[in-house]
Amino acid sequence: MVKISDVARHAGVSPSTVSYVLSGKRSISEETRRRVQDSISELGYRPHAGARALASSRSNVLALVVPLRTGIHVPVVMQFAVSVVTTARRHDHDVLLLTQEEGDEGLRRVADSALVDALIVMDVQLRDERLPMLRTLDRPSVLIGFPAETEGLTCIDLDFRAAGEACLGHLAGLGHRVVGLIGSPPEVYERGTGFAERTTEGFLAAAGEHGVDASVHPCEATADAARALVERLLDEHPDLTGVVVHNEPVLDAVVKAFQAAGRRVPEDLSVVAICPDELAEHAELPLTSVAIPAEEVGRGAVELLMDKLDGKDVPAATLLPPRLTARASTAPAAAG
Amino acid sequence: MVKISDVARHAGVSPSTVSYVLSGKRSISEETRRRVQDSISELGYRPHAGARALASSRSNVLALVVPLRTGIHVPVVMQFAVSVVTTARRHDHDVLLLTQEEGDEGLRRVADSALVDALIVMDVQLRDERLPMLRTLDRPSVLIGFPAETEGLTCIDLDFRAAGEACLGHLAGLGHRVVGLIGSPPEVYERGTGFAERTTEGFLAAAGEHGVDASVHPCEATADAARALVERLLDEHPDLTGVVVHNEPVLDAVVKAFQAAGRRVPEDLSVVAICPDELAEHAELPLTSVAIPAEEVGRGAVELLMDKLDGKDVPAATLLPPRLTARASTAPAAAG
DNA sequence: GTGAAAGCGCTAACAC
DNA sequence: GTGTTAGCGCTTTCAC
Repeated sequence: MVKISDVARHAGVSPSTVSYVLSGKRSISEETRRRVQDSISELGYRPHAGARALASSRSNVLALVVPLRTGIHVPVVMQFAVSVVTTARRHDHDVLLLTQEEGDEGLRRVADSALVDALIVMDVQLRDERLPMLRTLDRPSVLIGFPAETEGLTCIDLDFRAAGEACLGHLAGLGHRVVGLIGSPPEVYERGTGFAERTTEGFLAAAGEHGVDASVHPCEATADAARALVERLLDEHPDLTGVVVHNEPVLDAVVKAFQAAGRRVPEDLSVVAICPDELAEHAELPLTSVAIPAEEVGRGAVELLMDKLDGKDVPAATLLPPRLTARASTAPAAAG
Repeated sequence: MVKISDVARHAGVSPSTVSYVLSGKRSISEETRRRVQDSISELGYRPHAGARALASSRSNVLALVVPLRTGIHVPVVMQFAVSVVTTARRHDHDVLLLTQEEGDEGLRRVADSALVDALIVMDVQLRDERLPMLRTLDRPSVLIGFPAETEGLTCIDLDFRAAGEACLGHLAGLGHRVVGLIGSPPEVYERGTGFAERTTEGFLAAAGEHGVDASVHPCEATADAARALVERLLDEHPDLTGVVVHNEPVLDAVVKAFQAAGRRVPEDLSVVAICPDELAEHAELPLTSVAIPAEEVGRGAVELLMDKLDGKDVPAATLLPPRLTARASTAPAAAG
């Protein structure tokens, strides 16, 4: 293994000079820098990560905790993860992958052992059991999602409340007066996942403002459940003309079920989805949707963390504004 | 930060004794062990990962390189990743997440800097550009998937050849004489992804043996492409009575398209899928399938790596036998 | 602008 | 069965 002293000898300088060339923490003459860099590439030198972490008390590694639960859309999790890794690399950091399963003890383990400098936690519940741990850890963290109490934390996510409002606003603007929200599976609500509740709040609040008749319906992530729910919905609300679907796996099934029930989309019934853009674009009938900006959230989380590691102040809450794209699944309500 | 010398002082022993209690690398009296362990938990001591890596030249971290390409089924990638992380943790290791994007240079970076002890590489191509790097690296690696030339490598995967054979064998056993394979998107074949070719080989070889008329058809991962392909298939092979589908995203669309074309499944047409069991089970019509054993492959990869790190010899190739589960999508061919 | 040297916290040889 | 101690390879003060 080639070490910093080998490089120093080869370049005819001291080890500290090599270190400073690498870190840029003090000025180096152009001539010296060049010689050192030539030696580095000639010898194929790579600083030993452990030695560096020990001496500098920085590992340049971030922890990313991914969820493993039912009711969350896996591809979105991967998008987050890839975005986090890519952004971290741009900041010269690596990413350690942890699963939810490790719990708060796992967070303490990687933080206290100095394996990681900072943590990103996905799929945060309203009263997440990991929050006390995150607050007492001496390392910065960023949550993707919002717990009930954000005191002392840094959170980032799509503004789901605004997303719910935007969906309802779009339908209301098209003249729809009776609409429904087909939401996440019941367990997502039961365990108090912020995004589901917040979407509902925004949806209902906007319905109140617009004088729209609105109802909310959790839905299991199966086609059967979707069909049953659509039937019930049409039964209970025969004059329904619009729905918002916040449940990726059943998007297709919902549209199909309405069609099977004799409702043309969008002529008789408008559908707005809250889902990743690719899903909405590539649906059989391209869907009007509010995007889940996984890439931006992941990138934003890393950038907040980098700022915190640099000792900068960052906002406690970062809410990304919803972006609604009108596609083929919504149309003005038939004159009634 | 509490360090090993703090624990030693607190327990009235030397630092090395604490170290040996932790590593179990020499025998310790019961009495001493207890005192040390009490001190550890009382003080909340965690060994510093960097210091440990520096002194022992073991980081206890594995690299996992995940694919980012089109034509691969994202949930399966997540299953691999979770299985790798879970198994690694059982062996007291953590997992560093790398993306394909980093290329072979990324592999060298984490290996040469001693950030990781070993590497797992997913989605290996037949002539993968990272192979030369992996061969020269001084750290062990395991590939998920098989390149054309496995000399000097350790590989593990489902035995796709046997899977192709099993699917055809199942259909042939039911009396089907004209069958098709609906495969991965064309780009998967073009870039020489081993699993797609191997499935095809097994499928065709078994067809030869059973005297079955078989054809192979790559298919884009969209419902439209699936519909078009099914129409063409029925046009060119009007007496087709069985298909194997090795393309997760279009499973549903394929079944629907056959039904739309007036073929009842399984009465007129049998369908065998190669896909994760959950997908086959939860399809609208539960599908006879050969499982993609993501969990076993991930676990196996980590265990091979642990053996290699322990200096044990491991088989160069590990092929997991296919497991076919008959469900509602296959039936005997109508007497013809 | 550069060098010398003191650690960073741990492991493992060596000694008893 | 336990203690002493010399590194592991780097960063960073202190000195010039």
